[in-house]
Amino acid sequence: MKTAEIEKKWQKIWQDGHYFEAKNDSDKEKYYILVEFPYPSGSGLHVGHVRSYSALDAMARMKRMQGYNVLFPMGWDAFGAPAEQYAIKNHIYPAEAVKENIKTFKGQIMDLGMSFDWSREFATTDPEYYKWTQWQFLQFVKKGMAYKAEKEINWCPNCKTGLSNEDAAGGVCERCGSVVTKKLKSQWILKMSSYAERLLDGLKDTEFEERIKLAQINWIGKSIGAEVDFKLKDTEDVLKVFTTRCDTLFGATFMVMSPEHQFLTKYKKRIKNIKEVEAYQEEAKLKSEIERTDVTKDKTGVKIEGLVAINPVNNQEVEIWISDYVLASYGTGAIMAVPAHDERDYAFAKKFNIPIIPVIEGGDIEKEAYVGDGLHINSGFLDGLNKEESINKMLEFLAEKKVGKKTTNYRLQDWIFSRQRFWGEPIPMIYCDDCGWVPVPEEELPVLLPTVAHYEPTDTGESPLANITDWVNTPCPKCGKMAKRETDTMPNWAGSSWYWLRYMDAHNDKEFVGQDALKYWGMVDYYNGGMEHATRHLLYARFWHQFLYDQGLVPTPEPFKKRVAHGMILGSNGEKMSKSRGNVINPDDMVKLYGADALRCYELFIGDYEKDAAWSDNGLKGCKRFLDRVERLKDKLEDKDSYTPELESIIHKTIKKVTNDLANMKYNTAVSSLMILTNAFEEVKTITKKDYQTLLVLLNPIAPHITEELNEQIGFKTKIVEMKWPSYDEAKTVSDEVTIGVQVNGKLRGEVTINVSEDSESIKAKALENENVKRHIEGKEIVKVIVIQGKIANIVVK
RNA sequence: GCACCUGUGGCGGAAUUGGUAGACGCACUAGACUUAGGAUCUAGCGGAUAAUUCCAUGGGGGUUCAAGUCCCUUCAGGUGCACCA
Repeated sequence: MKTAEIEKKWQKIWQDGHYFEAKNDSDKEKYYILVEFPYPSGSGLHVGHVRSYSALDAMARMKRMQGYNVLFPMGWDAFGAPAEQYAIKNHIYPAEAVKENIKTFKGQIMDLGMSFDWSREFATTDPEYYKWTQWQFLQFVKKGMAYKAEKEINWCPNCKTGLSNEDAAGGVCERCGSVVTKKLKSQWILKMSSYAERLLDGLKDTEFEERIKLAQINWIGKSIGAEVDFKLKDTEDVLKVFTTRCDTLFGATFMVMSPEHQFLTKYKKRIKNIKEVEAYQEEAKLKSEIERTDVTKDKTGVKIEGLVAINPVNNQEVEIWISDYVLASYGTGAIMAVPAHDERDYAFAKKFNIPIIPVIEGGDIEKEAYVGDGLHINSGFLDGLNKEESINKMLEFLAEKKVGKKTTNYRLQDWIFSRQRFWGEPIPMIYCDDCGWVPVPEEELPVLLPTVAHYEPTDTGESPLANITDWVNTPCPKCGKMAKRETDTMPNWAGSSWYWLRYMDAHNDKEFVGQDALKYWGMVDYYNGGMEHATRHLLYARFWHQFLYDQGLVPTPEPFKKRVAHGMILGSNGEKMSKSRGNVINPDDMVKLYGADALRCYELFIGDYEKDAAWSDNGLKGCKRFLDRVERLKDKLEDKDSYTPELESIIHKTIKKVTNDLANMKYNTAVSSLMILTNAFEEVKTITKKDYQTLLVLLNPIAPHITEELNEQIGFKTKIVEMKWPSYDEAKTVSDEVTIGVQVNGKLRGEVTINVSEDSESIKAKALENENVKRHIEGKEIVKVIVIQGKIANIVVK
């Protein structure tokens, strides 16, 4: 039979036998393996998808054989701008385009023989699914965790559309390359920043890869410092600043407000050079993100004439400036500047000739800001103290005088939840002139996305939904008066913020997930996804889940126990695969040429799973060759139900290695150990059926079709998918005899073969008898002999 | 700029966590079987050397009986964040 026929045959058997459908009422121990659901793009499955699916599939298949009730689901993340753009470009209705693409993707995945539980499949665009996305949004609203506020959005003046931060990466529109500007819009926002500490703290309860934890920690950006009040001279107000270096307060020679600071409006009349200030504000607004955050550019700013602050530690007057290097969105939107000990403040002071007062010994203020530690000077009651002591003492002082306190700041901001787009979940809110924002009653969910003639972005920056008047106009659920629906939709991060929960109970039409299912499945045991989702998606998902936990809707605070990330598959030239580079490999072609098993095997063998790897056709051929060699072994079978004695040790060793490697994502060495076993089988005259079947079972998670077929061909009735995972005997994983190296002064001079139970005295004796060793120790004094059991002997001579 | 990761044959990569560096695969070389081979099999394959032996895990130093692995330093590449006070 041909490879393709064998693969089709077994795929049908698995499908018809419902082998991979997880049971919600099982007595078995559960194991939940999740791989990020794909966005079904028009270009079809990528070999990168095949890598992670093969990896997690191998794990799922082994875990099932080990007796676990494995949940290994798959679905589609189908809302979002890319789907919309694909639809616009190809003149297909988005829902149709999504349907088509899902069909292609699913067919491709099926051809690979992945053991997904298709009975739980759904797309985020299914009304049965987004009904519950909307319902959960309403829970946020109910708890005051969602609010509407004016926020600046990225605006492309050419495409006349709002862009997400991702679409406006680098301050340039992803589609047309125009420079992105800002536009003020009223938006729904989720209070994610209030969960910053929890998101940080919750990492303790996870086993994420270190690099992923680190990415999360950096993104959350916790910073402990102090808030200090500077009196604004001749007013009742104080200018609040955040600083991590309150020990340098004596060195603050000026203040800087962000261009958006509210005092600039409030004290407009007192500012003598208001024209100049307003011109600067205007300039800052027009500047693109790219210009504003360019670190290499010169500092700019304007001194505010007419406003003066008072330093609370010495009551000295401090001038106030406005500059765009201070961000409105972080801290209090204003800083105290200590040019002697901060690089940015130093650059600013140098440029505008502002005095620089050193308050810590060390460095040379003529050359640069000194940011290190040292003894304080010019600092009154802090003189002679180091940084840490000074911070503590200053905090005491500030608290006592009631002019400041210890504060923590986070870089993590609230989640802007509105998109002025058609292809997303409608936000289920209604605006009534009398009642304000009113949630759509839960029993009226889902708010369906209407069928429209035009879904292209509009000139005004409104969602295309705004034009559908008979959809927009609706009675207020509270008072019955005519009101208007929210026309913005949710970001595509919304649907992916709870999808793993839905898999637990995918067809529940009463609740988002049943409580029994939640309790049984608990946390996802293994969650695999790309490194590009290590911050945003993972943070959104954890935040969403923590919120649900606080409402008593889910049983655990954290959703994922373990998060791992796969490396990218690059083109054979080592560059990222792309059409323009012409280095794209289509998995379908590879399946046709070499079969699904060979492709799966190769993608696992290609290298360290966590690292990027370059594609090689020859590598794939090598794996195909390996599978062919496994097949040819069936010609030397002996009908025996025991292991061949001389193979026993290597078989036990391999079982151990493959079991551990598959559980620890060390796929490349799992494959290589199976190649080693195959080599060993080839070297002996005959192998028993038991030897062979063990190889087939171990290889099955990697190459499921051919192994099932061979197992059947040699006469076994029980399918591998119904079998138990082989066990190994630790005692048999070590051979009786081992060859160890003998070194003289750390250099290898010979080898001796010893019995595992042999004591060091006997090994030592053997080592000293070795001819070559003798030559090297001749005429020298033996200082000592080190024997490491089963590993090495080292003779130290003088 | 800061943080993190990675540097091992012609290539992808192993190395039980301090114990025989280069497993396994690819590519390559020679041979066998063949009408044929882009099939299969056998042997070889880091560098130098006739052998013995020496040199080799980006470079330099150190700890140790022993270092790819630990420490210091330096170089190169990658990723993330980027005026976060």
